[in-house]
Amino acid sequence: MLIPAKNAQVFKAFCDEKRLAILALLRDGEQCACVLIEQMDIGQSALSYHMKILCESGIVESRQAGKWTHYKISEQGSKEALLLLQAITTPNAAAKDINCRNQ
Amino acid sequence: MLIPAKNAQVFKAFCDEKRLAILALLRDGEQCACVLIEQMDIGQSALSYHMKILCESGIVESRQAGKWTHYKISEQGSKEALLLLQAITTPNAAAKDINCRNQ
DNA sequence: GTTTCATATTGACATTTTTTGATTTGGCGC
DNA sequence: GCGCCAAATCAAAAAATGTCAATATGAAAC
Repeated sequence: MLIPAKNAQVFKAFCDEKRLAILALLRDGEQCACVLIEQMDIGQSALSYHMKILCESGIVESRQAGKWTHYKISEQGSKEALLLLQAITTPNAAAKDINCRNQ
Repeated sequence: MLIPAKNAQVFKAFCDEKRLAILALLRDGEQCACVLIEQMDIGQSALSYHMKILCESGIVESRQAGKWTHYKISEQGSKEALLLLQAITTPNAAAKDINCRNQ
């Protein structure tokens, strides 16, 4: 529930413009790396770098088909990220309104 | 719905361990900066830096009371982030399963 | 007004992330 | 086996982010 390092990793997927753009493309369904490169105006190794981060976050999953790699949004990973975000931003049951003696 | 720069800013709140730790403290209710500093083992100006990012993301709101600043998790901002995350990870209605001729 | 205290801001530096180009790996067809 | 192609990895450079110490701001107490 609160392992900062692991949790931060999940949200690395969303805190970078390029990765959000990649995710936007993946919303149209599974895409091959070659398609992402041409749509994104990005170098081959830069794409590979971002795909690694997206996969490590659990938001994207990859599938190998011969020499091609296909990527898609992970339903499971997305669901978990949503729950995590909810957990992070929901006040504790016993939360006090004010915790500081200075007003 | 898809303005990458603005959206990335929201998730900056969650992609850093220290900011997640701060949010964890704020789950217990509104906290004054002085409390956060002593709980976090972090310098005063570093805390101020992180609080600025948290506020700019919309996830945290601040309240001035005399010379003290109090911070709390924004209900509205959290709700919006949740909806945004959902939008980002939900496939388009017309999404095809495979978009690449190579398998 | 002056002093004091809490926080914000600044600028220099350290660390981390991202990009780039070169090289490597691994699958496929020959 | 060899050559070809897609993608991953590496090493170095570039860019962005985070930290620290010093200074500035702004509210309160005097």
